Amino acid sequence: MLFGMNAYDAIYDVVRQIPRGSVATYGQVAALANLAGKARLVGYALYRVDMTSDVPWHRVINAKGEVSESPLRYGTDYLQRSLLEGEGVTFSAAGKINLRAYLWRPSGERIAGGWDE
DNA sequence: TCGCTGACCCAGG
DNA sequence: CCCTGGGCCAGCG
Repeated sequence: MLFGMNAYDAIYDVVRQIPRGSVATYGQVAALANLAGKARLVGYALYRVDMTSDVPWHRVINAKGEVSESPLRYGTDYLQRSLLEGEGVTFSAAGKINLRAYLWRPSGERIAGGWDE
């Protein structure tokens, strides 16, 4: 099922399943895309994603519960936080997200009939 | 084909 | 909490 897709497509496919108001970590996305241990690849894939696409790239954060910032992204780190807050995700004064409250917990399997919204 | 470059993660000290 | 080292791989000159 759905083999033959390259690593990036698999990654985008997983990211599209993260529901509104939840976040997933790079490592988690990697594992769900059958790329366990290759979290870094997820970062590379999201670096290239077109922000106007249907991929909710802003719902992917690092394992520390923070929005990963990069000098190369200029204002988009703020945009990411802004989008998340718009979905109800809150940040601590230190700029961290409580993963115990917002981390996406896929119910064992792949979504079977549409995502959120 | 080679080399550089990235939104990472985890175990140790 | 900070820093270090090792593992990871695809796109673009």
